[in-house]
Amino acid sequence: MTRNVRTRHLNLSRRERQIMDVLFRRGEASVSEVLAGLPDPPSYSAVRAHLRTLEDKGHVRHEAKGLRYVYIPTTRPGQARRHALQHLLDTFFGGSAENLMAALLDRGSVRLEPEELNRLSDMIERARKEEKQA
Amino acid sequence: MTRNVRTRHLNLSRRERQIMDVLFRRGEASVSEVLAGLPDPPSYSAVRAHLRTLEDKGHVRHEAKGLRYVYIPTTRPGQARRHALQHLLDTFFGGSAENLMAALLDRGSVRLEPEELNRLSDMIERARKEEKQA
DNA sequence: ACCTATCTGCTAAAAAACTAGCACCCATGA
DNA sequence: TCATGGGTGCTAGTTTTTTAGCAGATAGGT
Repeated sequence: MTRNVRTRHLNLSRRERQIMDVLFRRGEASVSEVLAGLPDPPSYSAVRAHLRTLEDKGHVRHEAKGLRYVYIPTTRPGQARRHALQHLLDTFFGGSAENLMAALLDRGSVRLEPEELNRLSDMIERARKEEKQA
Repeated sequence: MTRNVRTRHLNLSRRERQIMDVLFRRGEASVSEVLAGLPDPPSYSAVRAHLRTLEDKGHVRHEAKGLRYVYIPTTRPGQARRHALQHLLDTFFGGSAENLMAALLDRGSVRLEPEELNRLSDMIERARKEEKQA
């Protein structure tokens, strides 16, 4: 049975996950770049082997960019983000966006600029309007 | 060298992570409960073995609750949440709380109730005030 | 008293992950 | 032209993970 896209990432090995994290962070990356982004960096070969595995499993694809390969997650960024967010929400915040928001605004975790706060208000305002429409 | 609490979770094996997810979700859990929460559930024994490993590594501790053991993450919930949030932010949202917020409000990912939206505004308002003070 | 169900401790073996190394290719420039 | 640097494909070995199974304890029901 093919695994749901929503739970597939749960089935990655440690290294595979670390590699996917780098790819999601950068959008795309060459082998060297992936290597540079890994904690406790292994050998170049090791990374290539993992990338091949990830490609077999369908998590990444590669494109030839000039002489080298560039690896790209197959999941679309927006979708990957939503799933990761949902998982965080479920695992750490009891599914409550409010709780997450509280953690986000809590000083010590993330520093928010005044302008950013303004834009956040705007977003909420917009969400409110859409809510009414629906 | 002891690993930073902030990056320790990156070093968990697949099953270990899945188990920690269950524990974070529930706060605490017996072996059976952990088992029930795992995808592709292995045997009861396997779960116990993993929990023992996690205990050795210092990620969980156990308490006798009646006759059985209940396992509990050693990291305090607030801290674990902050770290997970920070990691999500860095990996999927370029470190921008705003982008995360946008994904959160985006319909299709999470459904927000009007009241929840209100409380979110309040939180931002409060954050703004604190910002001014600082 | 004893059978059953459910827990624990421990160990050994199967499976998966992880890694390095070899062979090869192709640009570049000395 | 040929050495060098940096890339690729592939394979095989080691290490770690993952798993099941055995033995013993304890509570509860019959």
